[in-house]
Amino acid sequence: MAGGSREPGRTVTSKVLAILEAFEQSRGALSLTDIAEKSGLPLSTAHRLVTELTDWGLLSREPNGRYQLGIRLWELAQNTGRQLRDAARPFVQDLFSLTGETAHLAVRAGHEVLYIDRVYGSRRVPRAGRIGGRLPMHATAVGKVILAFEEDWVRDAYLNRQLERHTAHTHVDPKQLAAELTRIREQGYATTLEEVRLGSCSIAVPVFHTGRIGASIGLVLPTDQAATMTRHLPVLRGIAAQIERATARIPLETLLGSHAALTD
Amino acid sequence: MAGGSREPGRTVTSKVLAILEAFEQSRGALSLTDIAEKSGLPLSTAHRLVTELTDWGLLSREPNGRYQLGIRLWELAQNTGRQLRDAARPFVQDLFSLTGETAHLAVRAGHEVLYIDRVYGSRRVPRAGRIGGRLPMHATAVGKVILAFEEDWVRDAYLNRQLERHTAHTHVDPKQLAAELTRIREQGYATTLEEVRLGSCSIAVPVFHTGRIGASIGLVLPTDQAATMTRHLPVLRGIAAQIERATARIPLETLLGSHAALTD
DNA sequence: TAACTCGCTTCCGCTCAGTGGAAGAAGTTC
DNA sequence: GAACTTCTTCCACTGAGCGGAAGCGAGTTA
Repeated sequence: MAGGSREPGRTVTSKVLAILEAFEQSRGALSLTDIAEKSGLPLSTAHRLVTELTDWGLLSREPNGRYQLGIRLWELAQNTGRQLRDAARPFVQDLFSLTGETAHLAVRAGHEVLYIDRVYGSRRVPRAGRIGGRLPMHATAVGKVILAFEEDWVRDAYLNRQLERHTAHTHVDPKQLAAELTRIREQGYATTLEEVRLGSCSIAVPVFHTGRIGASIGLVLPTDQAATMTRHLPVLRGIAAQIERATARIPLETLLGSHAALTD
Repeated sequence: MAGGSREPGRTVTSKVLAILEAFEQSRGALSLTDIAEKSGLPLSTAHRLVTELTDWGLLSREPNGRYQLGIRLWELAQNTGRQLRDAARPFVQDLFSLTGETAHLAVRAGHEVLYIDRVYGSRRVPRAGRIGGRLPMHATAVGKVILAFEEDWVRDAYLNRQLERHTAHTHVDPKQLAAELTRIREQGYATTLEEVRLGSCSIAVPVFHTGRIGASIGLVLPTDQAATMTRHLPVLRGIAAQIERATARIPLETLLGSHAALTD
């Protein structure tokens, strides 16, 4: 990020992280020069660190000389917040089997929804949040549900921010959104209609833990099903209840690591 | 790892990695002291690094003061070798739907099989390799398939190693194993019977890419189905073919990052 | 209530790991 | 074969990292 010039006070750790983050900005493999540029490091510094990371397996080098994130990194990360994902996986699975629609499990990370799991079939895949991806809370059904049932101060803080518009249908007026959230809380589910991208709509219900909102599960469907998508509510609610039961024993904090770290 | 005393020449990066690796050894959250111990770092050094990692979100801190791997790490790692996993996911999914049995997708990482994906139902879950987990190649069906179709030097190198025994049924005699691998190559699939743990058996077929073995898909079943598990072969082969078709365009190297880094 | 214990946090002066500009190598294009 | 671009190596300087030791604070014992 910061310019290439020497910037004292920058820790090695931050440089390493900057290198790993460089791979978030663009898909696919990066050349050393790309990495140096994106991470704001001098070429030779980038070279040294990249070489070491490659030795450790956190990066891997393709035959053509470009770098990619290595499997070792992925392996390490599998120990992260396995609890919720592992416990919920079969149920998200069932949700897909029962509805035939792309199913999502998401939690809040800061002021965005983070997709923890996603199950979809080989037929049609309405392009939507990928695992590990983030989307704004106000444009997705899972996000709205989480926001609606979050503690007041979280919701208030969110509504005070500038609400990003994704399509012409995204609800970006704070007042209207607040009213919508109230309605969601009353009816127990949220929907969207082409608010992230044209052609798809979604519906989601909350997953509670010790009385608090912990996560949300939802479906993404092609727009032409928007009128009838509430027919999936019974299944959604049933699956949510099952996940709640399956995770009841696990302390909330350990469910996904405390995402407090990302709450800024 | 290394003793707590000063060990010059140790890079910061290696210390950071040691900290992250500490979480592989034991499930759940770790105290600062635990981390220092497991990573072989002086307490104050561990403290400084852990604090910084927490700031970056790579670690998260629970209310009780213990540390866990943070979601940020998981997010970063989602960019890893997405190609194969993303492309194959719906098919592994189908494999489970069609058979009703726990389905796995695995690749070789060094001299072990690395489980890339796993789909299973909410009913019975025969305890088997978890996503991101590794198992020896000679004790699993997916591993044997990979080994059988790998290049000669890989297979030879593997057979020269000490073959770890997991149960009384694990095949650990190099000669017999070599013969078994030949048979597997001829028949096009591998099976195991209680070779990793009692009570489960497995069957797997290869997934090729540009004529080379790229991955393997398999099923894990309870032992009582061992006699009839070959009935799943047509489905396994069909799904393998679909995955091959779906990944044909992606260069082999980018499929999973080149795992060359882990080939030692 | 004072004296321990245990785990975490902070301090601070020393020093070597990290630094990055520059020069060299290797490969690519015109 | 000269002018690129991209990667790799070198090396002398220096401040980030280091870690022993002292300080804290919450329990626990006596």
